[in-house]
Amino acid sequence: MRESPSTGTRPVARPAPLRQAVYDALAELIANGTLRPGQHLVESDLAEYLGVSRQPIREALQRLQGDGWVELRPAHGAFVHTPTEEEIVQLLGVRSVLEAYSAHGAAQHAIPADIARLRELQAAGEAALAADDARGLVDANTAFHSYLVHISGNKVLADLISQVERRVRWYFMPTALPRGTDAWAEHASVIAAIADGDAECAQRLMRDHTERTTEFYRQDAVTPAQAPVG
Amino acid sequence: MRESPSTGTRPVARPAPLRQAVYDALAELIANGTLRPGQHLVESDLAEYLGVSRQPIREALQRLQGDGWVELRPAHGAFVHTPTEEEIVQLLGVRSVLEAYSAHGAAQHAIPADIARLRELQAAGEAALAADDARGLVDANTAFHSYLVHISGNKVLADLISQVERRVRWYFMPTALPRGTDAWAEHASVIAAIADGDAECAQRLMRDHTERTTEFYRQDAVTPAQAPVG
DNA sequence: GGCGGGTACATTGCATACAAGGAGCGTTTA
DNA sequence: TAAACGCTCCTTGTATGCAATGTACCCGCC
Repeated sequence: MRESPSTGTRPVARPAPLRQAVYDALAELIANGTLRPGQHLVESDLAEYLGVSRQPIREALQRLQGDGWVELRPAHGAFVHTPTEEEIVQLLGVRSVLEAYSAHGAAQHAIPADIARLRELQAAGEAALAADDARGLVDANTAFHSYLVHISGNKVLADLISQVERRVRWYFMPTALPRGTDAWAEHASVIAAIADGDAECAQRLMRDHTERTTEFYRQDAVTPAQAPVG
Repeated sequence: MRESPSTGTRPVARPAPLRQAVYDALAELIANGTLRPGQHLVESDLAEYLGVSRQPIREALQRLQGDGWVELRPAHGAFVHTPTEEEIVQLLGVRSVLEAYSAHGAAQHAIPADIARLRELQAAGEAALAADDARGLVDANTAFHSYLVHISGNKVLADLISQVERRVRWYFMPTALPRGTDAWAEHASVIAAIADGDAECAQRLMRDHTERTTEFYRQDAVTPAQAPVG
């Protein structure tokens, strides 16, 4: 995570692995609601719809299962995962401790350039907030948290957070942003703690931040696709 | 996690999904060192070796990648993952926060029967320790931590911990057990905190416990396959 | 009218076949 | 002799085909 962006050898263009494209397409179809929770995904239908054979479909479905998007019942096929209220709360709880740990590590490893970058992302988030740009706000939020774990340098943590984050983003569709103002103010305080190199403080602030988001969710929104980001 | 053991409908016998058997076989081959880190896994070779076609092999490899056992470089194939010192430390760090959170949840949700079960597992661990039974100790340790997250009732957490735990178990082969005595004493204090319903205390004790294990590892063992469990 | 059985269909699981891409190696030439 | 080119083989990626299994519907029987 600490390496320069050009570390991964990517000469000029990659041959475009088909299963990856299928994965992205299906994940998007699930995230935007085209494929509804509980729906039975028939391999041949998907294959025809996407214009490929069943093989890449199958491989994509396996990965989708691994990431919690679908359930693969043996000999029955794939079903779009139906998130329960309980599961969402659990997911938010796990995200909270992981993000807190991420902030802890970031405070320990951040260099001045990282702080500057965080402030840029913060500014971008506030701009999106001012513009009532829900989509931009979600992106900025993701970028902020993702850069935090990048700073921490913990690849294992980055993997786990990205798994959790993807599912959280699914449940928390980019429609409502009532918590945006508070959330980004809290981001600012986290940045301050990281700039001070105070790992404990950053960790505590981040935990408070994400727990407030969780609490906000538990009180208000009940159904996915209309909850805040944070 | 809280449901009765008979919840999952399992009529009489399951048809044994082949890809699952392949996954287990390959994971075992990697864990016990038959397939060495960095080794190139050729699909057709594995297929012939296991007596199946390439299809189940491919599907198993995808899952193995998702769980961090192999790396799948597009157009190059699968390579057994080579764990770095840095990655192991990161893995232990993540495990620490997840297990602490698990203990926190367990303290909140434990019922008397759970406490009793934990004490049984504790006794089993101490028995294995007394008998210098490394394998039994590893199993008991896994059972202990896995029952904790079961008590917490957090399925998402259980999934993540199991992912991390599998990899930790790979690196920490069941050979040495110098930290066993301290580790199980610390387990006992965690149980006490859970019995008291003191979530904060349980969380803190568990974090201290796993962080001590991490520190123990960083000081002593450097190579996998000869480190303690905890 | 309700229940049981049987058949046909739909879908998954697995195997095989084909095509494309890359790596390694040998040969050839300057 | 060294370097560059080209070729061949190997491996992966994708597609198609076949068999087994589970499901649903329909018909017949009680």
